[in-house]
Amino acid sequence: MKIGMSDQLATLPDTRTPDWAKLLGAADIAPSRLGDAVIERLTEAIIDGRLKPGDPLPSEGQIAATFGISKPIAREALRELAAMGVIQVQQGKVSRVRAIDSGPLARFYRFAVGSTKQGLREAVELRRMLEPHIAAFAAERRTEADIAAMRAILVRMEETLGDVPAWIEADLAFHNQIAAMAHNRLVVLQLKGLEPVVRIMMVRFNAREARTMDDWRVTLGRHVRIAEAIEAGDPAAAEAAMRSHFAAADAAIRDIFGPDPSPGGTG
Amino acid sequence: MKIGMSDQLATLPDTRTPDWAKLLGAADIAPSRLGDAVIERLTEAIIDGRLKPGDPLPSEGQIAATFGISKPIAREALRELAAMGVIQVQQGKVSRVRAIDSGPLARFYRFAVGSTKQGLREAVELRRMLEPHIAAFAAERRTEADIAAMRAILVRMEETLGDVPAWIEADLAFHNQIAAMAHNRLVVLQLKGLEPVVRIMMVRFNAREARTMDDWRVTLGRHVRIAEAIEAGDPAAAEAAMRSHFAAADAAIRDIFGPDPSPGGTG
DNA sequence: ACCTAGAAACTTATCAGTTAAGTAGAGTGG
DNA sequence: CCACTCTACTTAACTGATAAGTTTCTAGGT
Repeated sequence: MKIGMSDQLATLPDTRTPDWAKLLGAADIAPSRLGDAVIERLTEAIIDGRLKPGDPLPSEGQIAATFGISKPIAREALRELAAMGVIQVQQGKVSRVRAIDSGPLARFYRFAVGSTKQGLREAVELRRMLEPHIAAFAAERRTEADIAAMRAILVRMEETLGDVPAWIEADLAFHNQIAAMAHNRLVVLQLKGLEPVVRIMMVRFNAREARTMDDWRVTLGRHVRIAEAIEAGDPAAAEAAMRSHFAAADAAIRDIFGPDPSPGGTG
Repeated sequence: MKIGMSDQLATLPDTRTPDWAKLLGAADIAPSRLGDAVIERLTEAIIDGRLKPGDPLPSEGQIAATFGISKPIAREALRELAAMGVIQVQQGKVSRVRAIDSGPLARFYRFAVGSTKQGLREAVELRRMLEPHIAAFAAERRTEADIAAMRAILVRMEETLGDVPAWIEADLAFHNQIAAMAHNRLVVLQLKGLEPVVRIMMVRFNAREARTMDDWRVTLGRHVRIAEAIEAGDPAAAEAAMRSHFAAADAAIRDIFGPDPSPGGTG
């Protein structure tokens, strides 16, 4: 890799090739594959709205022809887009643009969390950061239909008191409903993406010991208080109720995951 | 609706094939492609830690041989995993497991937000929900090194007062640093994933009008107050400071995105 | 005239074999 | 001991073919 005109330059390590990777902000990009052009074009068309969910895409053959590449490469590009959750491809039918859902997000969290207690604890903490604010927005923006749906879920929770698996599903539905009441699609997706990870935690949490019927009623009561504050349209109260809901479960959660990280520790 | 066994049944639309898709919880799964087995196996190996970041994967040929599939299919599976951000594949080298970063998250938000004001508003709102709590955790867990890094960024912000592009980068770095101080990897990834979308907003926000040097100093002052609360280890103060930081920018943001959604409106 | 069964056309899924290009390590010569 | 070349291995891409699922249209029967 000597570029100089004196032989000494050749022996210098790499002072002259500092850190191109960082300088160019491109650490690990492959030197441009042909399929990337397809991905990029379709991506921007979808993002800026020229292609809407449900719209059909050209077939593999057509894409291959228009981009001047072979069918397998065009196919690869489509499958990559499918892996991102952006399009839907099915045998026999042309691929179609797909409305974004929480699938990619859920997969991301699954990988990010892994199967470590550490990861689970962080995911639960992230949810704890979000939900009080979500409750506050829900209290501001809820509609009559929202309130009715929330009440129905509360009834369902009461009916499943003591039935751990059914309770977990009703509980998750309750929190998802509150997210929906904030009328922010991104928030709904966010909470739905966290759901699989949260479900793992809930299974552990609710399986830790035998709980009396009174314990269950106390838990239900905390949810009722959240619902009441939202129904009353009181953001501050809703936020506070959600906060104390999580605080109450805190001791048990620490039981499962261990203490909070020490400042200088593993994070 | 008649459900009898008379010949009229044949004319009924599809009462007898209710909603298999929903019943089976599988709305749109393709009838199992060969490559899916590869994806699933590698996925679980990575999630449960048998494969760690940096570990090499078998080559296309080896995968094809062990799974009894052809090379192009094995290749497709690897590229799909790469599209999920789970592995890194480069010409000439074997694929390797990759530590998860904010890339997939950023891409998700880009698609979810699209190019609508509505989406941008929702993303900004999501960030607003997160950051006060992040600041509170940062105040609890910050280390000396964290504080030093935060101070350095504050100095950088002061130096770039009035220089919009440089200010934006310093501002983003400040908030990212606070996220890092919460010592929760998921939170860091979360904020980094939102960054591209937030940057778009900031460009619009900071370009709206000519601001006096005093305006700039007021903005910087709000950041200083956040930093001071975190440095003092006061979670409540940090959260409050972050809240008022966002509240101050609220009017201008509403200027850009329009008013908050009406409860029954477009959400 | 209408409805239905079946063929035809089009789509994706998968295979095999081949060529090109990039990477890394072994070997060789200075 | 260092630097260079050569080789073996990897991914990138193409070609051409077969299988299997969807849709559409037509031909036939009622």
